Amino acid sequence: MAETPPDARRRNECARNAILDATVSLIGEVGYANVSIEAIARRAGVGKQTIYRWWPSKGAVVLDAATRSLDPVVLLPDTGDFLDDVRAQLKGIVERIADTGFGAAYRGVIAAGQSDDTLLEAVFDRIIEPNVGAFVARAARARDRDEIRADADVETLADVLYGFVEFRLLHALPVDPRHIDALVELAFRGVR
Amino acid sequence: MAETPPDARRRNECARNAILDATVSLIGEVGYANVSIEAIARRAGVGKQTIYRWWPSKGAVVLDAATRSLDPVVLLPDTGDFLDDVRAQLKGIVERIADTGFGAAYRGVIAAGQSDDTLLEAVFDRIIEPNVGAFVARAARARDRDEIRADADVETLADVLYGFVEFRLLHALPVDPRHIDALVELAFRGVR
Amino acid sequence: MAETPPDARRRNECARNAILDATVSLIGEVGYANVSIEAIARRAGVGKQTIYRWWPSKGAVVLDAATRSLDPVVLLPDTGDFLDDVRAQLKGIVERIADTGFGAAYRGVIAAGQSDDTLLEAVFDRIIEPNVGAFVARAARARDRDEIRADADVETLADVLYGFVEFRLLHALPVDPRHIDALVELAFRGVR
Amino acid sequence: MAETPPDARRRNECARNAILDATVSLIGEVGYANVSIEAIARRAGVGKQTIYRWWPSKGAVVLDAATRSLDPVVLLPDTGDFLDDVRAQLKGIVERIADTGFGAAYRGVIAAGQSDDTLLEAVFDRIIEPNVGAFVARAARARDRDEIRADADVETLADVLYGFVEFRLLHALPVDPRHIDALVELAFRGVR
DNA sequence: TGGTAAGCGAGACGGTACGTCTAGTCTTATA
DNA sequence: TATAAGACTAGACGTACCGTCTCGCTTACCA
Repeated sequence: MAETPPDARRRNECARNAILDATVSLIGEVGYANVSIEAIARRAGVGKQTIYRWWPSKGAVVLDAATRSLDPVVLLPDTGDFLDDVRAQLKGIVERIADTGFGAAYRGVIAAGQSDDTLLEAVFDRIIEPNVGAFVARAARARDRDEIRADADVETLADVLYGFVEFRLLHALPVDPRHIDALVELAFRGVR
Repeated sequence: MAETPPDARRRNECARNAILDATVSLIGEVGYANVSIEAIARRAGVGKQTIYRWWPSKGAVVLDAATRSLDPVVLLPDTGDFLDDVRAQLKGIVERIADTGFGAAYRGVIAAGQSDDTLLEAVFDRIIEPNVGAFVARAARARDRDEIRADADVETLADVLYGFVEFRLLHALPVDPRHIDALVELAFRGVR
Repeated sequence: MAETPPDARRRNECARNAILDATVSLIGEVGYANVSIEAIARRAGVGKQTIYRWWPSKGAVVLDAATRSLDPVVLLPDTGDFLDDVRAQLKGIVERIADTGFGAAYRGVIAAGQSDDTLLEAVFDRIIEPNVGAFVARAARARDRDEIRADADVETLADVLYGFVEFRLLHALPVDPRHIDALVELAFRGVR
Repeated sequence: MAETPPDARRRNECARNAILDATVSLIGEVGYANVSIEAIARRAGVGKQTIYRWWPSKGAVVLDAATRSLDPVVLLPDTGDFLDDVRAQLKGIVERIADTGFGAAYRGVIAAGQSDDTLLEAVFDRIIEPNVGAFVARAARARDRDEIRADADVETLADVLYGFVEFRLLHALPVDPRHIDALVELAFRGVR
């Protein structure tokens, strides 16, 4: 969420951190839907106005909290083996989702985005696009090196890969490395 | 949402219909997030208790409203050409999502499900599973007829197909028939 | 409350008793204000309609419950000593109020009567008037026997005596025999 | 009702007045029992929370409304004639009860007090005690001047006088100056 | 260096909706 | 036809938050 602040120079980093910390801990304790701006302010020892001054909505705070000081792009390495690299990235994403409160926050923000276009775009720009972007760039190199066919439909591939993961996440279905292997196997059949 | 009624025999069908009608029209007018139980009751000319008596949450009402008297399973025909049939089903789903308020309701219910496990399961059982089930059954026949390879990973295929559609829907990306063609082309490469 | 029933012949005495019993026990447990028709019906194992059929309001039920099978007139004996007799009656009233749930019920019914004229009249007719009536009758005899002066203002006397007791009851002030003695002493000064 | 405010300095006098005004007018229109906090808030153009923030119950609001900016002590003058002074005060009370909505409010608050000890005490402290206090003080002077006998039971006298008036008020019996004359005549017989 | 304009914690405010409770009416099935 | 049961419309209850708005206080910037 691109906060366009009244005067960012005067911003109190201390309060900002307290708010994001409180947000993270609250989501972990009661879940996204039960977190309120009031509760965040209370927990952070902060006036409500300080939150409203810098963020337009609860979703925006949560998005900031989830991605703060945390590279949302799970590295897509370049080992020379495209499929291995893709598997590595997807498994990295799966791990991040599973291990931390990030998964809960992500699900909550996607939910909130269903009735807040700006937030939905922000989620896309801050979390999805970077990953897809890295994938597309890596795919271009793979094509140059003839790891995949020249006519491979990279965009559809991206939607398939990230759609699969999000589908299972949002429907509370388990996602583990074996799912990723099966996914990559299926998606890259005939493209290799 | 399987309403487990106090005594379903005594239920007033008239009130039930008024509630579901009001729900549908309200979602169309102000969107899922801005619909309240109070507003539904007001619009339906019904006491709030009558809603709380039969449904556990707003999401459950909306799910009922979205699937009432409306087969949520888009027919997966059996023309003999498996891929054509799959394309037909997926395009049917896309149409349903695009043309009616069903898309808005579905997005809302998925969002609500992120903080309500029971609702999320109900969505799966009532909307997703029937479609996936039809796909899996059709796939079994296709395998018998050697339309697809015997070792095709049907479950992953299902997640890929429906995950792709849901991913684009939830991120407010357009989904049109050309996307479906590209998706099916990619998913069935090497499986055919 | 004079219930003018649809057809009293058909009345189920069993239900009537269950209702009045439930009312008494509920007032004892949670106080007049927290007793509801619903709770009485629940406790009595009776349909709400059965209550509404026979009584016009909660207060009427309570009044019936408080005075059922219980002579609300505390005997005003005739020992020949008027003041002694009055003291005996008043102390009897005080005892009844103090010892049983009758006090709580009476206070509740008076409270309810402040917004229900019919109930207020019923309370007067069923509880106050009989006591006052006995007092007036006894006073007449006392006058005949020259126990009190011929010009004694009996009506004001009655209001003073019963008003004093009710005042202390409604303001949760203690009322004990010594108060009664002081009251009678004061009220009959110069009348004797 | 002694409101123990969260922070009285921040209190909005404007809202306070709107609430008390609305309360007075509503009691006049529909009677104490039919006044609800919701209706007061609606009429006053105020959030319900603003009422709950400063008052613990409807009764407390009504008590404040009834006694605001209104000396609850009806002057007990000191003309030198004790009985005349008492008559003047009692007739003043009767007038106030009869002429304004104060009577309805008072009856309602007494009724509410029967299931709310705090409120009942507040009524006593704010309305009854001041009047009784003035009476007792005046009686002491009267005793000093030998207007009444030294052994007069002033406390019982007070209960008799105010009990008489309240008794007739709560039972919807008329109270007019002649009743007061008779009462005073009776109460002070033999004390003079 | 003192004035002024933010940002800050705090929390009252007008509101909306929550989920629960009860009122009083109506319907159904049983006896 | 009276009853137990309980669904129905209606609406108040008291609570939780919303987003806005002061209040004093502190903290930087600028004159």
